Amino acid sequence: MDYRSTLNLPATNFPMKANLPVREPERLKRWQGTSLSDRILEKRRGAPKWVLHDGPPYANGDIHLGHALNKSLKDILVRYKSMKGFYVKYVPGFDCHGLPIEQKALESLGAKVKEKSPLEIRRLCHQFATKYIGLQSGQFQRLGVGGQWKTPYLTLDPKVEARALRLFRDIVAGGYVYKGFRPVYWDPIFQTALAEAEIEYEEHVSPSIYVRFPCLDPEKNEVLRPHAPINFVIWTTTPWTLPGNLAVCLHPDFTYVVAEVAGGERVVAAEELLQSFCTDAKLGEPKVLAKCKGRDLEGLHCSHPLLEKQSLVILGEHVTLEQGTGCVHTAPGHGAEDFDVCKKYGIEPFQPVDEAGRFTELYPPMQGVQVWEANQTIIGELTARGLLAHVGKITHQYPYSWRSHRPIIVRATEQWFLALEHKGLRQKCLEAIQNSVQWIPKWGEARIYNMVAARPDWCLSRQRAWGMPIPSLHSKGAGKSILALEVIDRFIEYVEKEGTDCWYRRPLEDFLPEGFQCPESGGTEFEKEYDILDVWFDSGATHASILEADPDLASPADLYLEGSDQHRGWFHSSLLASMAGRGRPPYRAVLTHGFLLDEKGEAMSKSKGNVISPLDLMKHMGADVLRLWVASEDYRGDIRASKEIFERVSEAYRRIRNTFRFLLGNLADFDETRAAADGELDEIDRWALARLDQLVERVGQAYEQYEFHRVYHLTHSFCVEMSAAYLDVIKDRLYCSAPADRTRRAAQTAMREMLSALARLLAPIIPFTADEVWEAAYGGGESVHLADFPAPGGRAADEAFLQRWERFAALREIVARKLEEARREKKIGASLEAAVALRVKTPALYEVLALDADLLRQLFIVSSCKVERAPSAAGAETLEEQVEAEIRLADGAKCERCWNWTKEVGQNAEHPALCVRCADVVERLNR
RNA sequence: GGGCCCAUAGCUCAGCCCCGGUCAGAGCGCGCGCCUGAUAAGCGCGAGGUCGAAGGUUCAACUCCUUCUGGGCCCA
Repeated sequence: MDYRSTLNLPATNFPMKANLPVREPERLKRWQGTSLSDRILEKRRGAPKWVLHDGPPYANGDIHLGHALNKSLKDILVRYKSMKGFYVKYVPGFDCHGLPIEQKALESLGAKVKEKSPLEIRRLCHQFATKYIGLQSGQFQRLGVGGQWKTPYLTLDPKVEARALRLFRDIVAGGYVYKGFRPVYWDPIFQTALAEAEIEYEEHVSPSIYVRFPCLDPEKNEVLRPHAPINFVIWTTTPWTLPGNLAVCLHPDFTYVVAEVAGGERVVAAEELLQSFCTDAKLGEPKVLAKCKGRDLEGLHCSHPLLEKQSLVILGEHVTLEQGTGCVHTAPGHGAEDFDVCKKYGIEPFQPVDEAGRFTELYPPMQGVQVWEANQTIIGELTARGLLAHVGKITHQYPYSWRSHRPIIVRATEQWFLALEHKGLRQKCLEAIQNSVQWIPKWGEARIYNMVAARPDWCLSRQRAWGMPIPSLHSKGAGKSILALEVIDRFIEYVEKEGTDCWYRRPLEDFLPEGFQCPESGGTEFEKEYDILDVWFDSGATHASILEADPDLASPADLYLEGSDQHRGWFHSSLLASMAGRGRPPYRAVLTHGFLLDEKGEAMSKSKGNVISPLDLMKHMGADVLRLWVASEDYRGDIRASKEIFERVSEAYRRIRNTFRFLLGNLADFDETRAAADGELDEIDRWALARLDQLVERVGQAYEQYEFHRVYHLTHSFCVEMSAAYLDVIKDRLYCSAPADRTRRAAQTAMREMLSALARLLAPIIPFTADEVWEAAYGGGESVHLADFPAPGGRAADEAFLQRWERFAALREIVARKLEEARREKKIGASLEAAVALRVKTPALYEVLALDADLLRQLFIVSSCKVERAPSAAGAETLEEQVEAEIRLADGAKCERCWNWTKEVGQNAEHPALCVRCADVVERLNR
């Protein structure tokens, strides 16, 4: 007779094969259709707010794996905090203005660019941004990221622009904004100033030249006088900046020497660099004639190498002994440090290069020539004048524009700046960094602190079309730019209604209050200026434009969460804007993650061809596997991604999924009304629940500490442990008992708790699968994402109980090894064919174990287990030394139903192939 | 070149930080085997690490210090 049908085998529709690429989008549609995100919010209305402010990604293409990582981490937290009972409204944002989009728009225009007005270009940019916002929004939602996707925040939204501009107005009102002539990074292709964040360094071959600066007045200096004539020698890799030279800078504390080199020439150079410089410049073996400190040479004059000017010998702490001669060519129009040091000497910058990188009439010999092309000519000119000591080539890192991918130049221009020293802003920022913000990991503090401490004033203006105009006016009377609060206010009024296009569209008069006069000259003739704000201001202002504007949000936010590059980027700009405009930081805590690396630990880049697309991953493995990977990695350091890693994560996913499936299958005929009371649970059920309680406790802590990789390892290991130790052991009860048998219901009760807790513990990480499980377990009612996060404590066990079970686990290993031995000797196959004898060599231990013989039999999944006394072994300490396991073939016969071996088989005449228990169950089923 | 960070089995992580001292642990993968009532599953056993390298402190270092190497982010 076939007794299989009398068994309670698992039954579930929950498929083993996840088929996530197909099933996730279906579930997503249902979530969207039923406004799940809104319902989650509704459920927590009135609860304490928890605000995670989304750093807006730049909307200019498909999302990449870094986006997926960042948004997954945010979503995990948002879901976790919601389940913990907080009111968490997640408003995703998009950064819409800026050069990358403008560039794309211009590319599409081709040669017609020149015919287009700023308004037309802006309209195109708007279209591009809108297109990519839609694209990215869909991709993020596909990832399972919940939130206000119907109403994301856009930095191009007129309301958002108006609020950002109001913050700008407050900063202007605070007196922080000034117009200055300063060297800035300049992209000659796009003809705009660049922020530090818009620069990347690339390998670049530059000329490496040594140039003589003949000293004009050596007789004024005691050290030089006896050795005249003397040349200061400078080293530079940018010959084109030589027309802008106004000084030669020495370090006050370095030792400089007068040395005689090849041809009897006498030069000045830093002592430490003399040898290397003479070797490099092929000047032979130098002979030192005199020595002095840099400060002794201050104030001497050299002749300018190219113009009828003089170059002053000055001192600066920034001079180093790394390369060159220790005498630094200084062109205040072409370098920030040069500018600063010259300022101390009252030297005004000389800047003969126009916005396209061509020389102007200020350097007539090369007017109209591109600086890069000018290099060679200048070298020729120097040679002709006998000033070139040596020319070579050098390959080094040189700043490139992140958009034009061409080398940039540094040129002094008129720009709007945010003054870091005004009202002690820098100091206030530094104090806020140390005292008011929690940095996670903690080293982020030192990182951003050093950056803020060292950064120059923030260059706020750009000469572009796609951004928020700075409503400054050129006052004809004063002959300069003015930024008037009244004008800004008027501008904002229009922006609110019409967007920032109004600056281009409306006549100047619209922005001028009645009787407006230039505060400097009293004049009334103005022209609009068309610089725009650095996009970093747009995003740096979102604490005001977004958080302050929505009563469901708040500023400061509880958390900003971005990659560690944002210490220089968004965290930085947000901090400065908020400190200047509001006097407080925009966030309470800042969490950073590392960067993606490939399997070799190298950065991912298109050029290396090692990029992995999140869209491909979702298409082939599903969002949950991708998210499980995110959770599995300790994101505080670098994050690895490779084929093998995703294969490993997929394995883990399958293990978790199968555990859910097994639980569901065995709970098919169970509901809460059939749950066993605590007193009815077997000891092993209580053990399993105690382990579950531990898991809940530890996972909760891990979430609280943002250590999602611990959540992953903890839950995955729990599934593994339970599969092997608990779920395997209780199969006999589950399958073979009568369906309503109390011990079976007890096991199901434990499994139900396990299922419920596990699904909720994992819901933030694998939202699709957890929800699928929840639906399979409880029907199509509430989503798991509306449930509360499990709380520990309900089934906590005392130490003695846990220790008792640790010993059982150790015994299980001992027995398992012996069973394996018996298997190898072909004595047994399945463990139920075995009978175990535990020979215990310690009387005390024997007394304890003897009482648990039947429990051990179950744990070992064998047909019988005897605990016997053995001659005591001296000095036996480990369990292994105290207990010896013997394996024999079990007595009796195999029950055809439960496969246990017992002498009872055959006692029931009706069911001669069954053991007593099974015969009994079958008879009752038949009744 | 500067600031900050990372470096433990093939892979992902524990342990290390603020208290140095059991044969450095887990899971996955891998090898071998069992089961065929979780079956494109489940169970068991096993093999994998001179804890990036070199010095130093110490009776004793994966754990503390220094230097170096490789890698990352941000700058120059």
